[in-house]
Amino acid sequence: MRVSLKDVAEYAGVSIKTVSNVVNKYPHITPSTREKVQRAIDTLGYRPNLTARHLRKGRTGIIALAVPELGNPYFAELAGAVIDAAAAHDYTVLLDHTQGSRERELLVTQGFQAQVIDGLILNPLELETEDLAARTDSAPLVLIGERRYDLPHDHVAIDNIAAARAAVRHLLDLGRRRIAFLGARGDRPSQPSHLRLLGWQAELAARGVKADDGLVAPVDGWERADGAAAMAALLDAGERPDAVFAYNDLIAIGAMRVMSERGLRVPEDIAVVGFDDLTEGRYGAVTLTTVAPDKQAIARMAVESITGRLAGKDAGDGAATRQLQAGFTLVERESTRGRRPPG
Amino acid sequence: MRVSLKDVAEYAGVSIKTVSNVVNKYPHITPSTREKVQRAIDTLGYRPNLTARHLRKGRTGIIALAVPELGNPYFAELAGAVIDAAAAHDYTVLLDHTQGSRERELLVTQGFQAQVIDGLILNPLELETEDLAARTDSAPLVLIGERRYDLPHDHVAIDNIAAARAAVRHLLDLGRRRIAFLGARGDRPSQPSHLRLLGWQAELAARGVKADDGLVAPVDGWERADGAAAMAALLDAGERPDAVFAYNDLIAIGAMRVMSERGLRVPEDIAVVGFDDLTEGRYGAVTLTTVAPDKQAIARMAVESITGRLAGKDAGDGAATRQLQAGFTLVERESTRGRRPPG
DNA sequence: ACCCTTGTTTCCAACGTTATACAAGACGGA
DNA sequence: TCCGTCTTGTATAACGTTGGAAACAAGGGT
Repeated sequence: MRVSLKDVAEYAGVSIKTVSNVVNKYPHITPSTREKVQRAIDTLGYRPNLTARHLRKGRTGIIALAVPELGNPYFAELAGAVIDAAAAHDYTVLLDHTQGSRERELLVTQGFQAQVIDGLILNPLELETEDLAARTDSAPLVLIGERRYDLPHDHVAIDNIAAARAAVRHLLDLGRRRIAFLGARGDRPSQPSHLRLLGWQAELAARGVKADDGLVAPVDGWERADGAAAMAALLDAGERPDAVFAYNDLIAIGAMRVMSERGLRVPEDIAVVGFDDLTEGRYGAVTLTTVAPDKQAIARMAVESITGRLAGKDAGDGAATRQLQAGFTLVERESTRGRRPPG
Repeated sequence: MRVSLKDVAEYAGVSIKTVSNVVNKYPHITPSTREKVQRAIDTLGYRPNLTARHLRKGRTGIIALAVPELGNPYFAELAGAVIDAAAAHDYTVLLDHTQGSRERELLVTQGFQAQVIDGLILNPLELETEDLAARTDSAPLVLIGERRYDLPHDHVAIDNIAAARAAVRHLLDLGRRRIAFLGARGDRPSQPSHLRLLGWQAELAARGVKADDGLVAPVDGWERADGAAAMAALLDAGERPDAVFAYNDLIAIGAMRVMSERGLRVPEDIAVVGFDDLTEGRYGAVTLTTVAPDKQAIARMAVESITGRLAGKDAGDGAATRQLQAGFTLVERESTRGRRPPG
């Protein structure tokens, strides 16, 4: 049977509250009492019941993280970073994945494990503004990822337009001019909702290169298979780009597989830049040039947004919502630079 | 402010317990009362407070899952499967990673978020039998992964020896004879603790092929970089295997990168078999032949071991501990079969 | 000798829920 | 009519914790 404060109190011959005070490091306790209680705690092996504590205090010490898909290494790596960042604040992470379905995203925002979590970090894909506006749960919510909503919730992301421009600039600097964009939304390929697509357009425009609509390839999802399908479709349509900027590394990797199958060399025939800096991209036959978002910073900012709001709640401080920006770097590898000869 | 049973009770003009009865679908309630209460619940937007419920019932509905590293896609994919399996039983998953450190594994078993979790699924790497034996927390624990402990906890795994033998058999059937094993434990490379290494030995012995110690390459970890280092060390030592069986896909991928850098062709010069069936292995320049453990089955069995023990606890049923075995298949791809010519 | 302060401990109530015991009414059989 | 049984609802007491107020002791100033 579980040992409670009551058991310890009886054993030590003091009141329950005194034991509680010792456990919570209340300052005004005589050393002798403290020692007596501590000994009782140790002998009985007392461990506080967090459920009861949380019922009393109204906090659980648990943050939920909802990402689209753990099978995508970017989200897996991000989840790892969030777990570490949360641990630094004595929080534990409850994880869920939405599989990119609007319905599941909605479910999560509406009150996933209501009452059990102190806050929610969500990376939405399909969610619409009105879905979020209808949210009733009062736990702090922080959004991460590319999509932006005009709503009173903190948002953590990198500057996607600047990052995309840096990627495209790199390709332009290498002399490439027919730069395809792989990963437009399938349902509205021409009217972009992507910041990354906007960045592609902006950089091309700034350099006076025509943005050819035929070089924008839509995808049905964000996996390797979708990248492969998009690349195949592009080539089948007779397009012959000399570079590809992919929405993310998985799409780039799928695309590179198709190039390899069709005898196209990377980077000689087609240079490739991805996005996310997956470890996977460092070990292919051709290593992948990519935009590397600072995942640790994203995780840290998201966690601290939650903890900050929780602290602010106590203080009655209705802090304004913020757009938090994490850094990124462009990592140049073989898919744009070529491989150095062996030896 | 949060609405509680009390508020609903006042609004509906009944007692708190009656509302509770309605919420919990207690059968003996007159339709009129039920409807009245239900209307009150709907108008006030009542949502049960799980913390309080769990304090009362002694169950939280949360299962913890501790894996070594989320950055390893195998564990990420497995975590996804566990989340789904748990959801099927109305459980939520709290996730932690141990980073393969014995200390963190110990911490997790000792009482990670004590009292908040109903059960723990742990994939140990470094933990020793005595660590687990010293565990005091009473929540059910189920172990997954290759390592076996002689302890009263359920264990879920595939038949690693049989799986390894199937992989080696495949290579032997292709006519390979100098089959390296990549991924022995660095601290004791010759005295194997690996079931997979045992399987390699067993199959070679069964076919009368000498198991050359020089072909067993130790690793410091289980990542791509470790596979690359091990392969480089093997080649630098002057060994020239005609096939490689890697402890897992990441090691295989790291090794293949080194082969590619040194101008060795896969599978013509060296055939490669991995283990885990990561999606990543399907999209390299050379797709990877691999042993595919049934992750869904592993996740399901682990979750059901926990839920079963929780149910048994109520019944006072001290069920015997079990060794649960999930299935596997050998997936043949280009790294052993070669690529079909384009077109 | 008395009051006030300061430090230490105890008592009580509450967090929101469910289990247990019980009360009130309805119903059927003798 | 009376009693036992069944149905439906209520009152009360937990679950283990903490916050606040009250109680108690000891010491210092008047």
